[in-house]
Amino acid sequence: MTEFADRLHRSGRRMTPQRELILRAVDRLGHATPDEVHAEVRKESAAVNLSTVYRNLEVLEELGLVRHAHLSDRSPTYHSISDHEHFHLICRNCGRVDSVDPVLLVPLVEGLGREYGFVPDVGHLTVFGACVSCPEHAGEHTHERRTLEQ
Amino acid sequence: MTEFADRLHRSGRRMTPQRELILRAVDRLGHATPDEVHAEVRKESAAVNLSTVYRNLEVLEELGLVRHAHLSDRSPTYHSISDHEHFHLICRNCGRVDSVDPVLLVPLVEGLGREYGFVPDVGHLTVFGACVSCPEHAGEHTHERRTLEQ
DNA sequence: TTAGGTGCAAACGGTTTGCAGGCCT
DNA sequence: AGGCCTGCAAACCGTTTGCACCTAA
Repeated sequence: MTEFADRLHRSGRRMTPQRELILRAVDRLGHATPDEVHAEVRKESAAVNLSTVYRNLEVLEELGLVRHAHLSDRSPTYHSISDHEHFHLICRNCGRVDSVDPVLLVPLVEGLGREYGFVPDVGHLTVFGACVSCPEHAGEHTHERRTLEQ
Repeated sequence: MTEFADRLHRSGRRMTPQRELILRAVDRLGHATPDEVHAEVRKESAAVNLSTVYRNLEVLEELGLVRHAHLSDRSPTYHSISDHEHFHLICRNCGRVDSVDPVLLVPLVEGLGREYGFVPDVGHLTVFGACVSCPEHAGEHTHERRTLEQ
C-alpha cells in the first residue's frame, strides 16, 4: 500500500481512507460501475459519498491503477490494472461479456500504425456484435439488452 | 422517398414530415448528435421537437436507414448508411476523427469468428488512441479533449 | 499550518416518458 | 374512425460542482 501512497504523494496528493477503500473495492469487483463501487465501499464504511467515488476513480485512473471501458450505454465500468490487459466482446443478443487476449489485435494494431500513424488504446476497446450460437436467446434477457443497445 | 415510405408501412408505421426532415438532416450532416440533427431540422421547420428527433432516430435505425457510434462521452453520433461502412479512430490528444476502411479488420473478424464464435458489428466500432505525430498538439484543443476523455 | 480532500445538496445535460391533442391512412 | 405520432413539460439518471468543514502531512 506504500507504493500507492508514494504514487499519490509524487503527484502532490494525499492518502485517505476513502482512496484505499475505493481501490480495494475495484480490485475485488472485477468490472464495476461507479455506483457498484460505491455500494461495495459502503459495506466497509457507510460514510463514503458517491461524489468521492467519482472523484477518486478519476484520480486512480490518472495514477494508472485502474482503467475503464464502456460496456453499456449507461455507466462506464472500472477494473484494476492488475488484471492482464484485455479488450471486451459484448453480445447484443444474450448480453454476454467476454474478455479477449490482445494478441488477436496485432494485425489491426500494425495496420493502424502503418497506414494511419495511430496507436490504439487496446485496453479500452469494446467490440459489440453477436455470438453466432445464441440467436435463439434473443429477447431472453430483455432488461440487460436494454442497457446494451449501443 | 417512396422506398422510405414503404419501409415505414411494412413495419406498421406512418410517413410524416418530421421523419423526412430528420432523415434528410442526417444525410446532410455526415456525423451528428441528436442535438445537432435537431438544430439542422429546425432550419427547415422550427416546430420539430427534440423528443421527436430522439424517437425517430431510433425508428430510422431500426429500419436500417441510419447508424450510430460513440465518438465521445456525451451523445452518440448518427450517420446515414448510404456512406460506405467504416469504423472510427479517435485521437485523445488532438481530437481527430478518422473513418477507416473495414478491410483492416479482416484478421480480427476472422479471429473472433474462429475462436469466439463472435460476429462483430464493424460499423459500430470506435478505436480510441493517439496519433503518433501529434503529441505536440496535446492540450491545444482543451475543450474537445474534455468531451473525448473516454 | 495549510493545501488538498470530503460530504452534502444543488445543478447539469442528455434522454425518456405521460399525456392531450393532431393527423396519416 | 382509429391508431400512430407529435409537442410539451416534467421526470430521470448518471455525473459534476460549489461550498463549508475537516484532516493528512
